[in-house]
Amino acid sequence: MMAPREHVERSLRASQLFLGVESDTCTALAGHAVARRYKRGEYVWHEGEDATWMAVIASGLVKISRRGSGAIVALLGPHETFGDLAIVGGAPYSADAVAATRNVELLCLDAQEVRSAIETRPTFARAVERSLVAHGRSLQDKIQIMSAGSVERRLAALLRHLFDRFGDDLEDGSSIVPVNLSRAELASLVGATVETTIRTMSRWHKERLVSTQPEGFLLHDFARVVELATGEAA
Amino acid sequence: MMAPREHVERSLRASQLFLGVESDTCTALAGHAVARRYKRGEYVWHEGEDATWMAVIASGLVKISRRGSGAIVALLGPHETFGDLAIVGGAPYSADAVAATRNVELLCLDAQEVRSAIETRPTFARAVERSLVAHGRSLQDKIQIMSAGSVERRLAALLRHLFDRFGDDLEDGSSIVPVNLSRAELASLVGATVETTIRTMSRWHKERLVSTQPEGFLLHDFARVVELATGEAA
DNA sequence: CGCTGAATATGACGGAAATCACGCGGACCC
DNA sequence: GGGTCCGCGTGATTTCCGTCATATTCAGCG
Repeated sequence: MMAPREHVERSLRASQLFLGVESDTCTALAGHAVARRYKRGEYVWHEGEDATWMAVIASGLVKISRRGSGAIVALLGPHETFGDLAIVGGAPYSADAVAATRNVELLCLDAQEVRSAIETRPTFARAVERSLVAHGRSLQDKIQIMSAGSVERRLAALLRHLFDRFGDDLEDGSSIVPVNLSRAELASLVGATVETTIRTMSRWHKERLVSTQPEGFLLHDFARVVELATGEAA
Repeated sequence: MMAPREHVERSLRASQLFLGVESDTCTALAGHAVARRYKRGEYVWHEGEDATWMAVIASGLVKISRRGSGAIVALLGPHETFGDLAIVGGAPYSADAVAATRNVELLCLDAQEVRSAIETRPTFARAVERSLVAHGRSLQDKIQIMSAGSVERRLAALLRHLFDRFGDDLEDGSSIVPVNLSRAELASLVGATVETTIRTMSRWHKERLVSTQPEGFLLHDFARVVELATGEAA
């Protein structure tokens, strides 16, 4: 078993955020970082709370959702960060953050530490900027998905997107998206009801297009999914 | 008539971006800034082009839309910035930018200038970070709107949002949103067809809820709009 | 073991919204 | 002036999808 402190620092260095940040800055921030673990469904924080820290995902998935509409704003995976928006903006958290997989491990960075590191360590400031840009892009993607048209298209666009981010190709030509999302979560991600989502998924299941595995979604014909997402002929 | 250079610098200093940036930094960047004018419908740039500059809006509105779906990602007004995402991210523009009012005046900042200013001028770097955060928030708002439920709700949520950003109260208790958007643009903003948007708007017109003026939308009963947006009882 | 609750399915039904079609007025341009 | 084009408004029709209701399965638990 690795010493906890060493583990934290290794994970931090592997993250998007610390990519390209010089070594001593990493060490400095890692020195004050704390690792926390969450079980599926546990809240990391609630919308509206004061932003006292931000997080880097060491393992697992975290969903960011808005209280009012219940819409899932984003789904984040290992090496990604969240909470930076609130910290840099100096405002309360703008959305709930909830653990979306069985086990989630977060590396927590204190808000004040981060803010002062931004001031004193230029490469870290650049890194935070990159991370903000990444969030902007992912939100644009989300809007793209929700504007895709029918529920079928939106769901196909979502699977395509999830594959691009988390997916992997298998030997037999099919693709795996190792993300265990409930139908309700899928529904919320595409802005549809649970029932319609279930119907579409089970139709696709019968058509041997996708199947739901305990470890995620299996796309037997990814090209077809892309066709459905972009609205090509049947 | 003010000298052009002086005009540019004054406008820049008034923008969100340069809020809190020390005077000499403003002057330095203003020195290389260029003002450009666009007529409604003209493209500022196209998605996919290399990001060679960013813009601060001096007057008018600009809509940011994605090529694929045609969805309007954001609508920006005076003192706001765009293109910073592409420049900081070092990637091509991620969406089209189009003039959305009769006359739009932009102050153009060269990408290299901005990048080097970020490196050398900490307060400017902070300013860019704030601007990125602002974009993130506005994208979240947009997602919120699109997740609001029925077309009626989404439209009401949109009007509410536009009022919060650009609107003003009048003496007689009604509210004005000085934004001249076509029905087609409204439709694209809420992710609906032009026809249903028209139907909803004209029904509201008959109910004396909103009226479309040459200079924008007039909300005769803003409280009702908020009710419709949040789904209160009729 | 049966009980319970949650997630997943499926059917029936009605209403919402997309689609297709058309009329109307104003701007713009030969 | 008479064109055309474009933005707006409507009606009719079909399709989609949200709502309500009812299994079924399975995990957790006394």
